[in-house]
Amino acid sequence: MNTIAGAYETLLLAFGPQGWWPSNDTFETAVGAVLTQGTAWTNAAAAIENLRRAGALTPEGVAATSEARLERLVRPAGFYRRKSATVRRLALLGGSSRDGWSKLLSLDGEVLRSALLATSGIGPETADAIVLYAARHPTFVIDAYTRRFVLRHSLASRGAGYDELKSLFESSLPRSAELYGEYHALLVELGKRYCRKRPRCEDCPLAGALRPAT
DNA sequence: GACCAGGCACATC
DNA sequence: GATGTGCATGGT
Repeated sequence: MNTIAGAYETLLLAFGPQGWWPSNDTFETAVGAVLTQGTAWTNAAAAIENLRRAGALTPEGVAATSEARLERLVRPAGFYRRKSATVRRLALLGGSSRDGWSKLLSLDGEVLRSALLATSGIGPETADAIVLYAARHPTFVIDAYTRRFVLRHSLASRGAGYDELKSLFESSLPRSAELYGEYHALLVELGKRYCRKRPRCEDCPLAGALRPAT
């Protein structure tokens, strides 16, 4: 078993299944991916609840909501001017209709990813989160925690970019959306618990299982 | 009051 | 192409 796959087994055993993503609604999941950018999930969840209560958690609902109102609903998630505009672009991407949105999500994974990346406000991490957790295509999400994990354990060079890290995980694991989704969530949990500014490597479940942090 | 949170776009060098 | 900065709220 390779190191990446081994770390997954260890983390799953230590933390248990994380159960991301919380919603079965694909549009809600995509909106959540945007709203949680650079923000704690609790803040994003508050904004999502605002949108739900306002009937603005569907492509049609977003289209029917004024700019000022959308900004106000999104505010708890921070960066509210940008994020409200991005949520509207997301709705527009599927023609602001439920059917259009479904068609968008049924596209080939790579095609969908490109369409998302061409949307202002959606970068590689958010695009991959939507492709993985909403469309359920196997694409690995690289975030700050993942990068920290890889560097701490010398699994890639410091200069490795997003795509390089993504390939590292995808080439080390069976191609499975469920596995990728669970692994990403586990790495976030690992980061939250042990890899913050003052790391607690001695208590980390990966201590001993991997090369020690440097 | 500082620091961080499930990033991205844009400017500058 | 690498690095820095603004965007903004809410919890610890």
